[in-house]
Amino acid sequence: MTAKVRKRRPAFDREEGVAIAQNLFHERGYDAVSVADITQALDIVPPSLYAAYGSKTELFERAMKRYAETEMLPLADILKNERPPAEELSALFVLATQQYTRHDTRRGCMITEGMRADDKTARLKAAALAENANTTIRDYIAAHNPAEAERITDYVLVTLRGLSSYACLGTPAERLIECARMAGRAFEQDFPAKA
Amino acid sequence: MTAKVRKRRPAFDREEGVAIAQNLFHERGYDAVSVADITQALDIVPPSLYAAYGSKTELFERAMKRYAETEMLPLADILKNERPPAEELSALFVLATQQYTRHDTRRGCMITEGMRADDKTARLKAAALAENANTTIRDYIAAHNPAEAERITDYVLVTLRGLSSYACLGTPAERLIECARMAGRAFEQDFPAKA
DNA sequence: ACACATTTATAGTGGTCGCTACCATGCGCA
DNA sequence: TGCGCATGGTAGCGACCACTATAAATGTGT
Repeated sequence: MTAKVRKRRPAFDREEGVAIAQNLFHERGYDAVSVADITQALDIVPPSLYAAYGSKTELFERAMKRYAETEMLPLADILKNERPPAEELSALFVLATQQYTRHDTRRGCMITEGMRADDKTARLKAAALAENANTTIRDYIAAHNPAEAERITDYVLVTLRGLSSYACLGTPAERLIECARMAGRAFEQDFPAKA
Repeated sequence: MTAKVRKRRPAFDREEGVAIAQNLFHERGYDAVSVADITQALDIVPPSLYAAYGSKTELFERAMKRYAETEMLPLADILKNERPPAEELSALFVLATQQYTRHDTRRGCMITEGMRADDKTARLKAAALAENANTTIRDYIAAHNPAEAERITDYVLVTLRGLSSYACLGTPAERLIECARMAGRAFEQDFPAKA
């Protein structure tokens, strides 16, 4: 009988592992990606994954943070008070839609979609990360229309979620961008023509 | 040893079973409700469920159809060409939002949320049912602005999905209704003042 | 050369998933 | 009374879930 020689592969790249997991989670969502899916994609075995990342949920959190750093819109660059707020917020809708439809398979906003996961821990982590972007938007709006900041911010977030969700469903970019433009019209009544 | 006397309960009400399953699926979504959850709620055992409904997916389909019949907005009553289309579509947003936030636990639109299930069969069944309502909306819009029907319909559906999703996340009715009103402003430019 | 920390691989754990083969019960009808 | 049959119950299927105890292989510092 041939003695089984156990070869060991070199240590795998943790950061690359996060990147691959990020793509998987973005494509299919937290619940639909199993630990086995991830370990196969990284060509490792489950104990390696748990030694490196702790748990599926923690890896998901790292993947979302990496997504926020590498792929999310630079909100500060879009909302920089150079144009009327109605224009800048409308541009935000269009740019977000372009971001949501950039890839064929990784559609929508990974973080806001994560907020609708079945796993409660994953949901909470996603909501916590989303709150960062939400605060940026809320602060920007409050600087221009403090009395109506909550209402307008709610509207922005609701619209972005609708766009993200339909991006996930496969609606083509051009059609969603038209929706983004239409949604932008709502701002005209809320911000005085002169900023 | 005491002989185990097996009592048998009377046949359970199939329609009531669908209603209970409808509530479960609406509350938590297709993937998060297990067959065990349903059988416990109906106080039956799995073989009874399969004998009565065939499979989890088929029961989900029956639950969605029941939802469509008993809880969904009567679109024909809302879009009946009595007021300008911009007003009627804006009213649709508000009425849908009220419907999405009516119950504390069963939030959002059961069918459009079902379109984002992880299970592919469930997704397809939900999308097929959603298409009925979508067609009604599309036809109404096309009757008033055929050239822009696709764009405006996309916008309506995207907005409704955003409202449904945030309803599921727990945003209070009053805040979402404000969003619905804001979203309705977009129609003013698309329909001539005189219908 | 050797000890040690790190990281991998083997081989599972207990639990839940959707689903079903098989048997027991009790009613309707002859 | 006897029998068919619809219905429910018992028990468990194989597959997958997230996760882990333990051991072998490696790189590093001395």
